[in-house]
Amino acid sequence: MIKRRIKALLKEILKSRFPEFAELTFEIEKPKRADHGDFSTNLALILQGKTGLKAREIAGIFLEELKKESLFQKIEIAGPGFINFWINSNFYRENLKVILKEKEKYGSLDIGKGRRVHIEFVSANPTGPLHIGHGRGAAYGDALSRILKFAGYEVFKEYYINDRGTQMNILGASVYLRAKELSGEKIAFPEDYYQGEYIKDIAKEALKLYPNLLSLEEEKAIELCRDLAIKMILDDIRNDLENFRVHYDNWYSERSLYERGLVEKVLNLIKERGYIYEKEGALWFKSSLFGDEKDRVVRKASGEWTYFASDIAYHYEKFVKRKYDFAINLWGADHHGYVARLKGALKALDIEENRLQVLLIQMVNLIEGGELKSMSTRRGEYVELKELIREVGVDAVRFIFLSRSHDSPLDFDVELAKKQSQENPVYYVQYAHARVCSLKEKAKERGYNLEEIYEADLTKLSEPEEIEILKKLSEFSDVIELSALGFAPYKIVYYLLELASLFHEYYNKYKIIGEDKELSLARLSLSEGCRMVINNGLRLLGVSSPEKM
RNA sequence: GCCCCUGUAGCUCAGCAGGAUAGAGCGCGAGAUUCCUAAUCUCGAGGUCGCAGGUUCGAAUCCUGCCAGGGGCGCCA
Repeated sequence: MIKRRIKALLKEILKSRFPEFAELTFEIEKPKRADHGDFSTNLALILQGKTGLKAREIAGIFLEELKKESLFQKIEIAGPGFINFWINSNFYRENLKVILKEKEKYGSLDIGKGRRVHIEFVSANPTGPLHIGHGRGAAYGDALSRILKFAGYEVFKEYYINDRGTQMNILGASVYLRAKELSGEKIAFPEDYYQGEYIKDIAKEALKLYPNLLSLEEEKAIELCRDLAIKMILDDIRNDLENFRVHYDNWYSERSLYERGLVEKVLNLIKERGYIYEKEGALWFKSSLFGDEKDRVVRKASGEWTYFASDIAYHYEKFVKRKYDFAINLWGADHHGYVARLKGALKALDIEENRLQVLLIQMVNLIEGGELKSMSTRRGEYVELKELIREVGVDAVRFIFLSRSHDSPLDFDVELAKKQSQENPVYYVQYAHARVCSLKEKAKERGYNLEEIYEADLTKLSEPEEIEILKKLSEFSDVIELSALGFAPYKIVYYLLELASLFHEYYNKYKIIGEDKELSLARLSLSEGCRMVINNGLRLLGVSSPEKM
């Protein structure tokens, strides 16, 4: 927030004094050391290389122009030519008033300018329950959606259901075989079929729903089993996600692409452009022309369309028919080989490839008792998301999943996550929130009118820790911006930990509610500001803000 | 072999659109509660930023090569 203001001021001067470099990019940063000011810029150092003037000389020019700004308490030229700024602390006090006024809107931005963003995440095949890897994608996609919305984008969340294709047929056949087995038939269950116990539950249900299932023609029976399995598994997935506080705007069926003939239509478009050819009975897309390492099959010799073909049609629709400005896909890192071919297809359709952002989510390693657990849906070996949530709780699971960038692998230590203690960071942040709530209760008991908090005389806040907290609060919107532009919810996680830490220190050192009523009100006001910002941050992560702990 | 991600304190990780003397949490050691929630706080020990070059006034950050770990290279999804 202040950063943007300083940058704007500097740009103005740049425009008038160095018009040829009006578009120069430079940094406003928060120095590590306090004696380098609240903010500093390398502007003069960068300009030095471009103009041949000495950096400190250039800095002097800016200094003259900035002197009169009331935002600054002091400006200094330091070292090789840094300009260091000290902000007038009244500015920070004013900002607290802004927080108290804007409440849950504080920190929101309009950098999205209402642009429409489509975000697709999880999209797990309905072949089995969600496991913890899906959970990471779910938490990430949901938090990112909330953050982008807060930053001024119009966000649409979608789950793409792969409800046709080879895997679905294997799923149907798996259920059918289990149904046979249940009715006493001796069967051999192939290795590449779905092994999980849930298949038997679905088989049981199938026999209940269709008592004559086994006397039907096999193809028909498998189809019934398949559709029932998809429905039951999808219900389970939907249920898990709801419990995980993840809600979609739409669930999109792959099958519907075919029912509307869209796949054929879009592939024809590509064919008309000459990028489709036939070889060995299959249809190939010339993705190698668009940066992929080789060409890819869109329709197998068997006549069946590949998953890739559906995806081309789906994305064509996202951009051309549904007209989203951007689309974000969250995929497991094991799909990375897929990115080039999909982007290639977009290029072939004259769709700007940067409108699609694919975020690859790295693996989750589940650690239990120091042991690494491996997972495979096919083998029926995995830790289910619902199990993890039941053991650990939604707040802790989400917080931990969101504490890393999507491209870092994540070690999830179940025992640590379950601990309701200092080792578990989520409670550290929540505890700060609960503490403020408790303070307000205490104040009420002592006869304070809580409305007065909003009118407090903030000049009473002058302890270094108080100024420190005020500064931190003013950084919130900068964090939102970084988090939104970098698709990085973890930046909010770190910010909240820092803010909570400052508040806990402050709370331990100073009496918030004391003898001096004016001072107490000012401190309550500061505490309430912390609470609101923590609440806003946690809400963006989809983590609750408890009033009592 | 090729492609992507990762390598920073004992452990888990920030910092990486170059910037001034490398940070946090956990763990470890020592302490704090007659007082607003101790799920808190204070102090301490702990580092060749994987290795080697290069670019630069300046590199944990950018480039190249190498090493190590993970993932991917199907008419699978």
